[in-house]
Amino acid sequence: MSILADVARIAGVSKSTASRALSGRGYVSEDTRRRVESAAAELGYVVSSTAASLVTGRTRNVAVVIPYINRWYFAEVLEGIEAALIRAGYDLTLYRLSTDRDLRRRVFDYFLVRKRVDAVISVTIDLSPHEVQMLQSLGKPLVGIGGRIDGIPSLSIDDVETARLATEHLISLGHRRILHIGGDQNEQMDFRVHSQRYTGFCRALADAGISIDDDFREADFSIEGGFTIGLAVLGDPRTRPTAIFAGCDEIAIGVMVAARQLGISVPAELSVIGVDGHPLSGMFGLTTLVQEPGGQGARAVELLLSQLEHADAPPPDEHVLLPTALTVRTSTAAQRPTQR
Amino acid sequence: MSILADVARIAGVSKSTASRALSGRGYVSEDTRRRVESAAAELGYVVSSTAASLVTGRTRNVAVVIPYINRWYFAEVLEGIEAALIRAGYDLTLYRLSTDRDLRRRVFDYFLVRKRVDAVISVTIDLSPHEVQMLQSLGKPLVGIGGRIDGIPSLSIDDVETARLATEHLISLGHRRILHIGGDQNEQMDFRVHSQRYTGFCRALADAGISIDDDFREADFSIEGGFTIGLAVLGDPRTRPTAIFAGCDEIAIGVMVAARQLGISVPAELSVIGVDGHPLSGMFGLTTLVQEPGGQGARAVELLLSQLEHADAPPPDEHVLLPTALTVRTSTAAQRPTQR
DNA sequence: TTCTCACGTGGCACCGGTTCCACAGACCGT
DNA sequence: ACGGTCTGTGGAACCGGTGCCACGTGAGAA
Repeated sequence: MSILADVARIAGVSKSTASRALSGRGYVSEDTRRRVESAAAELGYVVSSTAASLVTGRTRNVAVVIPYINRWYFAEVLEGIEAALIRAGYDLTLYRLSTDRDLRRRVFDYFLVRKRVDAVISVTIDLSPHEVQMLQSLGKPLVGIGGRIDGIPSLSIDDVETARLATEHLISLGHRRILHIGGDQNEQMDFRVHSQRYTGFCRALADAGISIDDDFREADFSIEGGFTIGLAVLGDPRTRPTAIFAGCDEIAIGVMVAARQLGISVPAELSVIGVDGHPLSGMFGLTTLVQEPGGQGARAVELLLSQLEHADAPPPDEHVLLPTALTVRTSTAAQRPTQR
Repeated sequence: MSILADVARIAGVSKSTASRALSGRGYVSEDTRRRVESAAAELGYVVSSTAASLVTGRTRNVAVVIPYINRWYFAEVLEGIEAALIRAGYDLTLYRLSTDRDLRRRVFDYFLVRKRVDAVISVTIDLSPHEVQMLQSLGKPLVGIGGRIDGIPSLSIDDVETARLATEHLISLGHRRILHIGGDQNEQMDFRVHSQRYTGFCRALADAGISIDDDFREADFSIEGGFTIGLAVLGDPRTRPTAIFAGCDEIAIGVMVAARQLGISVPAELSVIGVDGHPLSGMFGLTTLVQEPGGQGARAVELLLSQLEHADAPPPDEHVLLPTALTVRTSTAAQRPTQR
């Protein structure tokens, strides 16, 4: 375990010169730089980032707080963030925040605060003003993904608009009995994603003059969740909707599997549309509104790094709304003329 | 941003006493401790873990190197590790290693080495002796998950035995034309998981006196991978196997979806068995051998922490083999008497 | 009574870098 | 010939803790 002083001694220079040579800051002659570098290589020297952080106050480490790891959207975002950070020479410290309030407080009070990270990316976690304020007073840039947080830059798709587009697609195909299967409207962690998608759905119905009545069911955001609710909702042919707008592709796929199990053919008897662009959507022929969570992660890292580099500039309070693209496959079709 | 010296001053004690009071090491009177603690609370003081790490050499930070995030097994392992580390007061720094050799070298040479982490957990990454040696010479404990690494403690399911059990289940149901759909036998990253499962499969066939012939197909370890290969393999009824042992549940599910699409009924015309206990397996009625990746992650953390606490003890070179449980559902059934 | 020894506390060196400052020489313009 | 700027280098303070050591105490043992 060699230290900088060893390198300096071998190279025949002072610690300061060695430091300058290796970090590339300040004046060092080409000759000296080479001598220091070869000494470092010879000794297998690597800087102690701990020591460097202590004096510079920068750790080159970013915290990511995220509610799930084992769900497509979140895993994609995480992969995108990780790749972008590594490329920029940053480490990624991962905190999964469950619904456990205690754990959440501990992560904020104990972990995030200890000068271990330079910045924080919050994925789909609705930070309280107090939490935001705390991080900001510590001078830690903060970027949100998946929803708007007051006072900090964030990026997400336009949930209202996306939901409206999806619903309008169904309406334009002639559907009138449309059901929305979404998430818990009151979940505190997930921003207002669920309620915003419901809002967009309602807006499309209202614009088309379709009365809203018994048009929402709640499900877990997973294939199983969609399957379960699908079985419940599709059982009775008389009350069955002719189209379903699912809050995410996983739910949509679950519904399609349920439909198949009940002998309901998609899209002849039931149209299904989702949101996400999940890798399985192609296989199931699911019509969906595609977003790119990995790109969102990478984009968030960009925003963060630019804040870190211009620490003087005031934090931009912009909310970037990303587009989603309607990809029509075989799960949606024109409503058949009623046969009853 | 208050520092220890401030706290000490407010509390009217020396830095050393303040440090002892807050860290709980060494003698401090009950009265002093309270004074220091209230001073710290008043100032909103939190230790600089950077400074502490510099002098103690411990960072309370563990690196996890993992090849994928967006796959069930890996995400589960990661969640298990994360929860266990947080509980123990450790941070988790995440490195996703793709097949990119350059990136891998960078992570090892640049990131892991810089005294940023106390230990490393390697998930399903077959570390070279050189990499192991490097980490060990740095005094960093190392634990492997998902396969055996020479010289370090690791834990995984018994892949050979699990595959054999799965295959024997099919054989015991009367199947003779059994196909194994598994992963790339030469993939360097994934230990020898794929080849071991194939080995177990062959062993079961051999023990049953079934000749081995055209019995393996390669697929991506995902539902889409299983679906694609499923379509390819099940098309011709004359060459179609009567049973499939899939390398993981995702593949198995993909195969089942493909079968359904081809009008092949499971299990009447085709039995399918997987490995994992994926959450979707219940919904699809998939017979599988259940493992618990989250528990493996937690277990790995235990192993690691015990090494960190007894740094003097020689690293145990044990490989823990975890059991898998056969869960029979409705995707496997007795082979119908041949109708041709 | 004196010697131990468990407590309780402060002083200070130290972890391993970075960076400010001082200093020196080279080169330029005037 | 002289002041000014640009390069290149070394010395030393400093980041914010930890922990060793020395120096009290007062109580219990010899």
